[in-house]
Amino acid sequence: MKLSTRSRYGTRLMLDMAQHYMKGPIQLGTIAKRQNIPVKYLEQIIIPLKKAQYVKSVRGNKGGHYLARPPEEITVGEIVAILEGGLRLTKCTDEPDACKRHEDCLTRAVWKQATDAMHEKLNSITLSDLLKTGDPCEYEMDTEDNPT
Amino acid sequence: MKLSTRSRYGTRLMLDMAQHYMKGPIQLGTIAKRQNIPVKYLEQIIIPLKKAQYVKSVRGNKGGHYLARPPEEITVGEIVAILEGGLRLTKCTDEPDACKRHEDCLTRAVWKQATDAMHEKLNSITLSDLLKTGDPCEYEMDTEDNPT
DNA sequence: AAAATAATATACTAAAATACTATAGATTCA
DNA sequence: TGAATCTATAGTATTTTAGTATATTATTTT
Repeated sequence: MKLSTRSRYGTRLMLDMAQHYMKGPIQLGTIAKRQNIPVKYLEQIIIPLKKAQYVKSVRGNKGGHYLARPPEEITVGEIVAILEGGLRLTKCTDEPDACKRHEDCLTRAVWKQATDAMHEKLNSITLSDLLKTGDPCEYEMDTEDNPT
Repeated sequence: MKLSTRSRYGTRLMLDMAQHYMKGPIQLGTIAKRQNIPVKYLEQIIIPLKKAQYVKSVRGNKGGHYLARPPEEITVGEIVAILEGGLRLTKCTDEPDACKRHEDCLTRAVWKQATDAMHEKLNSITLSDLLKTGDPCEYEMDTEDNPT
C-alpha cells in the first residue's frame, strides 16, 4: 500500500521542473543533484512522463527537459497514476471482471470507496498548489551546480 | 500502492467470521474452503489479528476461531492497518523525521492528505456495514463442508 | 571537424517483499 | 487413543523494487 520511489521521485522531478517552468530546458543531472536522486534512475522515470506528453525534451549539449504544460494543469494524481500504472488499491477497483468472485464479493466496494477518496484528493492538488506551500527562493538559490 | 493479499484475504477472513458471529468457533479449514484461500496462508494471516485481540481461538478437536468483538465495532481500516503494518502511503506520513528532507519537502503534505482521505474512509466502514450490503443467506447455505 | 554534453535505448542485477508451503508439535474432544 | 485443530518456526519460489551499466544518437561549442 506504499507508494514506490518511482512515484515519489517522479513527483519531485516534476515539481523541480515546475519550479523552473518557462526558463528553458533543465538537465536531468542538475535535478538529480538538487533532489539527491540517481541520474540513471531519473532517466528511467521520465520516460513514461514523456510518453504521456507531460514532459518534452531537447537533445544534445545545453539540452534538457521541461514541462509540456503549465504547473496549474498538472495534478499529483496524474503523475502518480502514470508512474504507478494506475491509481487504485486493488485490480478489481477498475476491472471487476478480473476477479471470479466479483458477483458476491462484499469487500470490493470498500476498496473502491477508499480508492476513490485517495483519487479525489490527489487529483485536487496541482504542482502549482505545491509551489505555493513552500518558499521557492530556497530552491532558486540552490544553483551552485546550475550554470545558468 | 496496491493492497497485499494479506489485507484482502484477512478482510475476507474477518468478514466470514462476522457472518458467523456468536455461533461458536469456526475452523480455518472451513473458511479456507469457503473463501478459496490456502489454509496455511490463513494460519499466518490470523496471527497478528489474534495478537491485536480482534480474534480468539479454541484449540483441539472441534476448536476454531471467532471474533473477540461484535462486527459493528471492527472497521476495515483497523484490519488493514494490522495486516499491512500501518495505514499510510509513505513512511514520512507518520514519522516526518524518518526523512532528512522533511524540512523543505513540499510533497510530504500531499501524501499525508491522501493517506488521511483513505484512512478516514476505511475507518468509517465496519464489518457490520459490509454484511448489510450483501445477502447473508447466500453464505449460510454454502455449508456442505460445514459439519454444523 | 572535433570535443564535449546531454538525451535515448536496452539490458542487466542485487535486494527486498510477496505469497505461499512444509514440518513438527501442542491441545482438546469423542 | 486417535482424529481434528490450532500453534510455532522455518523454508522457498516468484515478483517487484530500486537501481546500474553500456552503448548510441543528437546538438552545441570550440
